[in-house]
Amino acid sequence: MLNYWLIKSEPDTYSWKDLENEEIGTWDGVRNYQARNNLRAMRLGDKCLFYHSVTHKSIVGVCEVCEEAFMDTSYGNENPNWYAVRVKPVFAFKNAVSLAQIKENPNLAGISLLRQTRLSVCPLSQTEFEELLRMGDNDEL
DNA sequence: GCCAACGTTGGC
DNA sequence: GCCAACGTTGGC
Repeated sequence: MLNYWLIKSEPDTYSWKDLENEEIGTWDGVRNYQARNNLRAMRLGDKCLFYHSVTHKSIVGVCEVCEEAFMDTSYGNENPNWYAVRVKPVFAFKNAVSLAQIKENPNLAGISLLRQTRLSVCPLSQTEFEELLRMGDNDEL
């Protein structure tokens, strides 16, 4: 059973373009237990929407989990508390979906992006995922 | 630049 | 175990 996620990054730090250039991106540096638990729940093939926070505030693409959680050594390898995953880009949104559009859409009233603004790795329902794809004028997966 | 919403730390 | 102080994230 496929699950859906939304992962945030400040584009000045790591952008969708950076992920496309790398082809496989390592999602590390998460230092929040709830976000970490979400990372650990990710399974191969799960789809993630890529959200540009702070300066852009828009969903810009879909990526896919290509390596499940492994120990995050980005702060040294002495701390077993933190995990990372790897993702690869699937496609860029035709039209980026802005935070304002998300707030305006009553079908997305319960989305965790709005309910827990500081959570950098959020779960999405399949309905929310599909609604966001539609808003970005994307073809079905 | 400011502020809301958390999360963490440390004193008691 | 409580709470004040502080730090971080992210929207406005």
